[in-house]
Amino acid sequence: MPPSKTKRAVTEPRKKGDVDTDEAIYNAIRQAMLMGKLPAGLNLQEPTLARALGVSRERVRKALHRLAHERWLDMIPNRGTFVPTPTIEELHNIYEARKILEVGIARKLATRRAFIDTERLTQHVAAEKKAIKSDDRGRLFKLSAEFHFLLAELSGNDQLVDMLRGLLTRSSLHFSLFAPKRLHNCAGPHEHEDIADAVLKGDTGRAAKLMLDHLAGLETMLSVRNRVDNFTSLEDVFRCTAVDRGKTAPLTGRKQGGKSVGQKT
Amino acid sequence: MPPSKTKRAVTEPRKKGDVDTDEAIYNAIRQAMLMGKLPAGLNLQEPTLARALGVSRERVRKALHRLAHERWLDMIPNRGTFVPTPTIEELHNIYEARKILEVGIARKLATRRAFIDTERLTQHVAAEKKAIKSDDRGRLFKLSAEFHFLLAELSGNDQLVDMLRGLLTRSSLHFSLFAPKRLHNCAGPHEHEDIADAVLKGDTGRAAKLMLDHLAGLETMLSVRNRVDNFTSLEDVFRCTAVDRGKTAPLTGRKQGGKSVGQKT
DNA sequence: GCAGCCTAATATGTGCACATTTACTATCAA
DNA sequence: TTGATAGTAAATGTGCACATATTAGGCTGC
Repeated sequence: MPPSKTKRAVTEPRKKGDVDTDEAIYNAIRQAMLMGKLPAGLNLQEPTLARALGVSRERVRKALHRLAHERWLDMIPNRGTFVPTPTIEELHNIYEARKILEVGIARKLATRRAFIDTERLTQHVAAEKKAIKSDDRGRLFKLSAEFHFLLAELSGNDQLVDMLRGLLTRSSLHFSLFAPKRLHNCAGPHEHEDIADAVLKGDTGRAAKLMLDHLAGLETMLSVRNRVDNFTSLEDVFRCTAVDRGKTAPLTGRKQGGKSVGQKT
Repeated sequence: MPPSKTKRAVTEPRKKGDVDTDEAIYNAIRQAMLMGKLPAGLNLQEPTLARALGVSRERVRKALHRLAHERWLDMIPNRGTFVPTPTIEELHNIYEARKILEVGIARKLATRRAFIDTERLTQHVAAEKKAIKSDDRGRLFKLSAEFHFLLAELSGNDQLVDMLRGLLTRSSLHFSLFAPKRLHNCAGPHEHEDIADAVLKGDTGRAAKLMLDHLAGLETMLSVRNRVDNFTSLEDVFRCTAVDRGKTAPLTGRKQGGKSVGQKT
């Protein structure tokens, strides 16, 4: 073994690759947003988050920077990091972009249906139908969201997948902030079935039109904005989500007021 | 003035908002890539870059992370950061995505031409024509690249602008790596003029077709890959680009072998 | 002579301490 | 009472030191 490094009990043994820890922090915050736990405009303070998650501030900092760069959060230099407040105009822009992109994807898939993995598509639609029959809302919600992703993946074009990921990311932010409670399963998954059917039959025009209508319906649904948030504190939000490392909560500050819903922009 | 902070001569006075310094580092590396100065597969080592740019390693680190996240660079944990090696397949995917996106943009602009800033479009095309007549290759290159961006901006949709930015970013990487030397001005800017004309006349079908053909032409041009790099060292590349802060080059390492063209993936 | 391992050197990753900036509060004067 | 202002506390930002990982080179044994 190396000679000049035999003392590693200073900060704790520590795992080898902490990359999974970073992922855990990233996912915890993202998941909290998707669940609608974090109200729009909330100031995500690094020390508070670090304490809530039980990790060091630098880790939180890295995750926040990443999320900000992916446009999940708004970061203002020397001010802080905030949960964005999606606007109706942004919603419109997102869905306009989705129409262009996803109609294009649908057209491509229908045109070159001989080259795609029809089995995956068929199975996914079957899974959605099954979820409907068993009235499994949670699973159906998940599958519905993944359907659009699946189409992008089936196109075999990484660029399209990446672009749609960003769009769906922002899209789900609107979803979690403004359309939770009784979500009527994505305007009906039978629409997904119809789209898949048109694609598999190679009916390009119909696939394109169905996708267009489907997205228009989603946009209309999300345009109704009513929202009440029951946010209390970051500690409560991440109480059972805390990253499970031994005991790594240095943290300097000793007080935390997890409220400050500062303005942004 | 605050009482407990009167000693600031430890590390140098230091500017107030160093955010411009970060930008300078970021732009220096990005520009070097666009200029084709950095060969594909090159390992960008943090200490070497820090010394070449005359800044601290942390700053370089931050810039590298940002560039990696924007897919300008490939970053492998515990291994290093590398200049990516664009493949033909990626080129195809990029242009397929561009076709979907930009044809969609062109269609929208032509359809709603009454709402767009026709003046900006007209002036841009005029500027391109002027650059052609005066044979100003540099300016024409710049304008040609901006034309596609301009169309996205005229759409008034931030989402579309962002997506196209990512695509053009990656696209320009192919350009700088595989089509430099005698670039025949983007397959002729008269194509841009024709597209603008169709848009302004509201001829949706023609605008879409012209854009499609234009992009197909670009893709074909970039498919011919011949590349010789005259790379020497990172010091040479950034010799006159060094960030101009007073004298902030701490840096621990004392030797630098700016060669290592390590493999990736 | 070559394969495998061990060792040294260098690069990346991270916690910590401190600098800087911002926000909040209390005080005083008009 | 209200306004501005100074002061305090806590946030963000950053350089530094050290821990960890990787790689290249040399050595030994088969």
